[in-house]
Amino acid sequence: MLTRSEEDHLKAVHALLEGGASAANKDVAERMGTKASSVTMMLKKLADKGLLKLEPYHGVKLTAKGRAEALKLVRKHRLWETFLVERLGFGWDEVHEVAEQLEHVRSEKLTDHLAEYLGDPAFDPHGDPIPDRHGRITARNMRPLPAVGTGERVRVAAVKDGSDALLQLLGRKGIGIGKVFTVRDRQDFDQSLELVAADGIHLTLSAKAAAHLWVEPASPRERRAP
Amino acid sequence: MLTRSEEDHLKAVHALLEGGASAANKDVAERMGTKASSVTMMLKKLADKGLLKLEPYHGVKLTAKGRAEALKLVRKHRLWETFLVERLGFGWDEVHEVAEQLEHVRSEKLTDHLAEYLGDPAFDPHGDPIPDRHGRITARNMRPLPAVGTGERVRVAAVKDGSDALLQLLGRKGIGIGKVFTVRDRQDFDQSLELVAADGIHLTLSAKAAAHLWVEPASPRERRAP
DNA sequence: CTTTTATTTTAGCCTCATCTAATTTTTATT
DNA sequence: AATAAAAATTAGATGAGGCTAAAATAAAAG
Ligand SMILES: [Mn+2]
Ligand SMILES: [Mn+2]
Ligand SMILES: [Mn+2]
Ligand SMILES: [Mn+2]
Repeated sequence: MLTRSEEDHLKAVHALLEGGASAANKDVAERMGTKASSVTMMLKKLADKGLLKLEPYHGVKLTAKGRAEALKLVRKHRLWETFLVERLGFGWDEVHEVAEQLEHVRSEKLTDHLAEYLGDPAFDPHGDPIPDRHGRITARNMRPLPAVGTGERVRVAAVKDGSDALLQLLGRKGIGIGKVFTVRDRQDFDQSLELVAADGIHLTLSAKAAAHLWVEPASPRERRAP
Repeated sequence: MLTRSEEDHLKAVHALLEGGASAANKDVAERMGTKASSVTMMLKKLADKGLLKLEPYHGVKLTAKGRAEALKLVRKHRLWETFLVERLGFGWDEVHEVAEQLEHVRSEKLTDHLAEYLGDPAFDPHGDPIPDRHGRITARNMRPLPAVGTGERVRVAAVKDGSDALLQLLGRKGIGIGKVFTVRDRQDFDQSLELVAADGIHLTLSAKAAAHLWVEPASPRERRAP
C-alpha cells in the first residue's frame, strides 16, 4: 500500500514523463515543493516497491505497475475535479488543491461509483483525459495553439499545466474547453495571437498564455465539447 | 492546523463525552485502535493546542474551541455519509470507513457546497444529526427502543454506534430510519422484542440489537422521515 | 486500611518524511 | 582536457506518531 507521499511522488514522475521530459530529480522536487534529497529517498522507496526503475544519477522509468498505479491516481484526481465543477459549482480554477486531497481517499467502490454518477466522463474540466477503470485514455488530435497557422479554425481541447491565475485569465476572456475560434493574426514582435471567436468577438492572447492552450481542428461552423 | 491523527483523537473524545461517558484514556485508545501511551501523547498535544483541558490521571474536558472543531469534523463525516448513500448508492453499512477518510479533506468551500448540494440535510443515513455550519444540531425526543413500553407506536430515529454487521442485520429485517412500528411484546426470558410494522408484518429483535435503535414517538398512523 | 488490580504516565525505541550540509557524479564552459 | 557549475546522492538531524516495558497512580477487593 502506498503512502500519500509516495502516491504524490509517483504522480509527479508520471506527469513529467508523460509530458515528454525526463523526470529529473530536481523537477520532481520542484513539483513536490520539497528538496532533492527527499526526492532521492522517495524514489528509492518507489523502486523498492517495484513501481519504477531507478538508475542512480540517470533518472527513472516507470514500470507497468507504476504506470497503472499512477493512472489510477490521475483518474481519481480528474473525476473529483469534474465532480467539484459540475456538481458543486466550483470554478475550474478552484478545484486542483481540493482534488489533490480527495485523490488519496482509498476505495475502489467510491471511485467507480463516482465515475458512474458523473456519467463516466472522458475529460476533466481542464480538458485533460480521464483514464477509465483499466487506465485507457481517449486519444485526440491536439496541438498547442502557437503551432496553429493563421486562418485555421480550431476548438479548445485542453488547458495544459494551467495555474489558477492562467485559468482565471482565460475565464475572463471567455475562453473555455470547447470554445471555437479562428486564428486571425500573429504579431511578429511578441508572437501574441489575434483570435476571432465564433460569435465574431475579437481577442488577443499572449504567446505565454497560448502555449498552454491545446486545440483540435474544428471543421468550419462545427461545435462539440469534450 | 490539526493533523489527521489529532482530528481523529478529538473526534473520539467528543463522541465519548457526548455519549455521557467520561473519555477515559483506554476508551479513546480502543476507539483509535492504538495503545494508551499513544493516547496520552496525543491528548497532551490537543491540550497544548487549547482544544481540551487535561487533568493528568483524571481525564479530559473539551474546551469551546475543541467542541467546535469536533463538531466540524462530525459535520463533514455525516455529510459525506449522506452523499455516499443518497447520491452514489452505497448501503448504510458501507459508508463509515470511506467517510472516515473524506472527513479530513480540508476545504470550507467544499463542506458548504456539499451541504448545499445535498439540501442541507439535518440527519445522516444512520439518523445521526448533522451539525450546521455553526455547530448547531436539531434537537429530538428519542429513547432507546428497550425503554419503550408494549403497545407504544414509535418511529426509528437513529441507529446508535451501529457496526456494519448490525446495520446489515437491520437491513435484512427491513428496519431503517423512519420505519414505524408498534412494540407488541417483550419476552421475559431474554428481553427480546416482538414488533409489528405499519404494514402488519411481525418481527423479533434481540435486546442487544434493540439497544442500538433509538426511536421517537409516532402518533398513530403518522409518517415522517428525518 | 492494606493489598491487589487496573489505569495512566513516563522512558526509550522505531519508522516515515522531511531538512541541511557535505560529498560525489555529471554536464557545461573555458 | 581541465575546470567550473549543476545535479544527485549520502550522512546526520528533526518531529510526528506509533510501539513496548517500566514506573506511578488510582480504584477495587479484602
Ligand atoms: Mn495529492
Ligand atoms: Mn485537471
Ligand atoms: Mn477519520
Ligand atoms: Mn453516521
